[in-house]
Amino acid sequence: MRWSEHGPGQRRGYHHGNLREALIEAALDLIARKGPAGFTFAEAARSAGVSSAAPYRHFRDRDALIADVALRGFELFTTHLERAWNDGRPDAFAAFESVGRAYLAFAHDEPAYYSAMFEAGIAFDGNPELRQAADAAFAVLRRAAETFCARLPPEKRPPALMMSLHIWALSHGIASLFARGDSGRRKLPMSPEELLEAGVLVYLRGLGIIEADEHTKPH
Amino acid sequence: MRWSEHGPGQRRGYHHGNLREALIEAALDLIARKGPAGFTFAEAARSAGVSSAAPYRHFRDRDALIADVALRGFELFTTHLERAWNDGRPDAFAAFESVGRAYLAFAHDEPAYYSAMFEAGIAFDGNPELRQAADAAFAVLRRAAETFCARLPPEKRPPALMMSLHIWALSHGIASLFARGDSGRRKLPMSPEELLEAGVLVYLRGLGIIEADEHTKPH
DNA sequence: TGTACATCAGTGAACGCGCGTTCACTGATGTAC
DNA sequence: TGTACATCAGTGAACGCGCGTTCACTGATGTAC
Repeated sequence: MRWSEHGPGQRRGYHHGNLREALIEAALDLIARKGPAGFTFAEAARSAGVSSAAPYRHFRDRDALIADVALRGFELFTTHLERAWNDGRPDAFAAFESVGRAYLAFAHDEPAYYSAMFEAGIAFDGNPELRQAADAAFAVLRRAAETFCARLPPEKRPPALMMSLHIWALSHGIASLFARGDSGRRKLPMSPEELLEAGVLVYLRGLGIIEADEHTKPH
Repeated sequence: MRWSEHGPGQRRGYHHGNLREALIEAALDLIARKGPAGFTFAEAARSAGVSSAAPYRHFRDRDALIADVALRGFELFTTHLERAWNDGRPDAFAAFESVGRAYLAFAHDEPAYYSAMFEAGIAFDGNPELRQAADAAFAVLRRAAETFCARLPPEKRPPALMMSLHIWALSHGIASLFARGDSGRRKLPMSPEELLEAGVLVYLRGLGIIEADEHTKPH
């Protein structure tokens, strides 16, 4: 707050004033450009305009910084998914599709966060805060699935947990294979968003939650 | 062939006799234990019992070795998927499910290959052989999808390419999130195989390829 | 069958590099009186 | 309002390390005659 008028890289005298934030921004930039393995404590310090020993005032070590980036990523992810879900408004179906789009948009627009969260290989063990943040993101999907399943009569109601795992896996698969920023991209006859939307549509129809004729023309 | 009686690590005099293979095995071992980023040319040489300059006789550089591992991975993957598909026998549905299981089994049993193929960040550009090998693996899925779609009357037949992309993404998503060897594993109420099978079932029902009552009890 | 020679597949020493981490230090900041 | 002092957040030099890569070299292997 105190230093919010300073952009990253700016300095004012001996003290940086904003180093923790600057390091995180540098990490995001490096991860986006070179992947999680290409991120370096030394280079993050350099790009913050600070000596290579300075980061140790703010992070125990390199992994602690990555874990912090992942934590923020999960929190941001949760926020985006929540906003897209919007408590199931205007109707559960539209809100559900909106969550799917938000998932892909996040993977696409924030590849560095996504990388840190899912590909940096940070262990959840011994970092309960991180695990909790990841669980919170998944909980949004799960709540949406529960709302959906409630539409069906109890005797043919599928387990909401299973359904949310399916949607999550499909979204993650499409994001990893086709929707990543820059690298790893493959040619597709349709956009990742359309692919996910079509897939979810077929899936929901298979559950009997929507009718065969319902929503056949995705926007 | 000549040296097939020698296990890895064994030497017979000045010449290793089997170095190329030994390096690839070492790479697989290192990738499995530390991820693609943890793999080192120097350590591969060391574990093959050879000087650090020796690998350059067989691979242009570190990336060339990883690319070779990925290439072999795709070839092996294709073989496994082909075998599981078995030309659609005994029937298309059973064969299709078998392909799904083979996908997960590969990701689980050969995490090093899977890593090198999908997570090492090797570019397909400038390596047409690798791209071709990857395409061949996908082609198995695509052919299976086409067989399936042929069941439906032409006017309500979904695009086979889209269908295969969905199945691929779902399989890859489940493999990445839940079925990886060791790391990144999360607790699940069912096995990854069951999760995939259930998901594919719902999906196919949504396409109208199988009836609502058909195959409700997966083996 | 033996020999001379070309080629192949290693050695080992050396290089420059960047990284992670530590250390004693010092300038800047905040606060008690 | 000043001042003394504790604490905070940096510096910069140094370390050991392992990596990728190169080089001139040499032992082993294959082959032509």
